[in-house]
Amino acid sequence: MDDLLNGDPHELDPLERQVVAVFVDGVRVLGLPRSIGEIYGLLFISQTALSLDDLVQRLHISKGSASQGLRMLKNLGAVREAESGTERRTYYEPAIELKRLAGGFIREQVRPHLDSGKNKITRLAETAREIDDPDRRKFLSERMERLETWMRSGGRVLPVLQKLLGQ
Amino acid sequence: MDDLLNGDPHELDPLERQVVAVFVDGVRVLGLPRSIGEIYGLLFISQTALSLDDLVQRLHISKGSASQGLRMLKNLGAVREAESGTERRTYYEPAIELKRLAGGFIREQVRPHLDSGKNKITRLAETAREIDDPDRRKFLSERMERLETWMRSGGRVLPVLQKLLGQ
DNA sequence: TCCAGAGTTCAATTTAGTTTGAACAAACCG
DNA sequence: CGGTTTGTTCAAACTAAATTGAACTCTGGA
Repeated sequence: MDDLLNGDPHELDPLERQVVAVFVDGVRVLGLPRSIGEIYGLLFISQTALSLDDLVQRLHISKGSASQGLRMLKNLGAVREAESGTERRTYYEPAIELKRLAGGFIREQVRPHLDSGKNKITRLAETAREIDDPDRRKFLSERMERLETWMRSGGRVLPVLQKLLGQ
Repeated sequence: MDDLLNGDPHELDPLERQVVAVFVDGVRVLGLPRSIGEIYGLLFISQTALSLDDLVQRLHISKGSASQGLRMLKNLGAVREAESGTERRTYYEPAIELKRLAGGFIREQVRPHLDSGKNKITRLAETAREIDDPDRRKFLSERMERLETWMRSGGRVLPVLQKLLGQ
């Protein structure tokens, strides 16, 4: 207890805990690990940039988790390194523009799956066209056509999404 | 081996296996369990409606999985019960309109989270307004305002999404 | 060159979430 | 009724994924 006035800075206060919990929930919906939500959430309500060690101590997570979590968040464009004057240690700040967050998520988590899905389906459609039984071939080709339409819709929707979230 | 001509109907042929795999991948992106993808995938490439027992035998999953999976798919509006004349057993067909699938997913999996998030954040914003330190209060209120803006954006985007996918 | 601090890596562990299967309920029929 | 078939439930087992922490690399002084 070296700071009785402000409380132990290593513990989250109730408001901080609740905000972090909201982000933990949020990222679970997106299929990202809980630590990502904790880290981003704490950065989001911190007035100053935080170091990896700050995150480890305040969230009670391991250095490994913090390191991996920060890497993913950087890849998503959700955190960036703050300008730290002469310090060797790097400090992190959250990106808080929804456009940027959505864009990173779409680029890193959605597009790759969409693209690989498109490829697989294109190949399946070719296979379907070579089936002997005409009845079965017709049916499967229709279904594959349907899948291709879905993928095209998906591809068209993403840019619109980004545009709508971008303000 | 009671059907040498068409192969054992209990085993998926290679094309079927690949299509099922595509759906298994697809639902994982959406954060749904693998069995959901298997079941929907098999229904999607089946020319006839299938019973729970068909799914159990062809996918080698348990009755429990098939039952739970079908329930979730029904809730999502992704499968419906086929008109089965006099039969007691019920047969299932996939819904293949993207509008319906996306609508069900949004209604069941997205909206509830969005709404509960909105509520939590509204309450947090109130708490933030009662903070003593003016500097901290201002900062947190801004951040909460930002969160509320995100939620509003999310709420506005969903109907657009549905509209775009609805044809 | 050696040391100390910062950050990364990855095998082992833990946890969260899915699947199983046995027991149960419900519907139909002789 | 009793028996058979169909489908549901849920605690226990299992699996996939996240987290840990010890060993490592890298960098910047002294």
